Amino acid sequence: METARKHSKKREAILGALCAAKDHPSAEMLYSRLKPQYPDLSLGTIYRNLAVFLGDGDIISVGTVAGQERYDADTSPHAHFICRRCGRVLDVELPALEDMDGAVERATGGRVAGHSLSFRGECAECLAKTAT
Amino acid sequence: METARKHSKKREAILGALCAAKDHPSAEMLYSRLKPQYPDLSLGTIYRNLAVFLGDGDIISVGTVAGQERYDADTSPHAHFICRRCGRVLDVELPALEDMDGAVERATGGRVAGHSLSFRGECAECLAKTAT
DNA sequence: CTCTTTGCAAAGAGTTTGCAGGGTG
DNA sequence: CACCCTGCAAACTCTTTGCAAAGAG
Repeated sequence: METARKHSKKREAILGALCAAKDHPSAEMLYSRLKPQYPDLSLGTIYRNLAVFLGDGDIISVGTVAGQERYDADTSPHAHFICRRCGRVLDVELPALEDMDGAVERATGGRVAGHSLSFRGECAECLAKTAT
Repeated sequence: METARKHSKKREAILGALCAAKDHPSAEMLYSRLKPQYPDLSLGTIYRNLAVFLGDGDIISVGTVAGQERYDADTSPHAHFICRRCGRVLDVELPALEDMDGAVERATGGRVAGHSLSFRGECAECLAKTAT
């Protein structure tokens, strides 16, 4: 069997922090965010629990940004905007993403479990900083 | 200044191999593919040149698959299908991707340089292997 | 001849894993 | 009380970097 998951405060805290966060944090971001409240928290625990969540489909990976994997507790189909200047990851509402999985299944003959759509560029704030 | 690029056989070979490849290879895949023909080729050179190509927009990154970054010399907007079982990366033709960048720019107020759309799942071949 | 490119190997960064002890049901 | 979960630290993997030698224009 996989995981006969027991309850755990740390795990709860990690998932909670991920749900509360809107910035699609990385493992280390979660770590430094939880460390004050759980001084004996270990990075390994973060990684281990993230792997569990991923396996159970409770969270998704947004992809690797600047070498660090970023996670999202919102598993509904939605796109992301990744600012290549500040590394911020924003949610993007975009319709017409619903039927794509089915369309791709028909086109490839495979089975689609999900998709990830991300846009790269500079966010509004970073643009403002550069504007003349 | 950036790169006052000179000509280089190795570089030409790397880009050539990437253009010829249809499997969106990683740095190491390119390395083992070119090594026979260029016995004194070094992995560092692969990485260095990939970084140059990326910077110049000659290639794009498909994302990180199983811990390794994968590259594509086809910079036109198109989607990818990543098989989570065999790690294969396939091209997916999908219309209606053209105008998305503009739509996202209007929605976020940022500037979009490009996007990446990838589907995860099992490819047809892997499904066939499992089929009863 | 000058400046770019490369090989090699060491350094870095992020992530994973083993083990002994603590927590949960 | 049995099994899961955690801290700690070492191990791993992929990628980056420094330096001296080789290559291109």
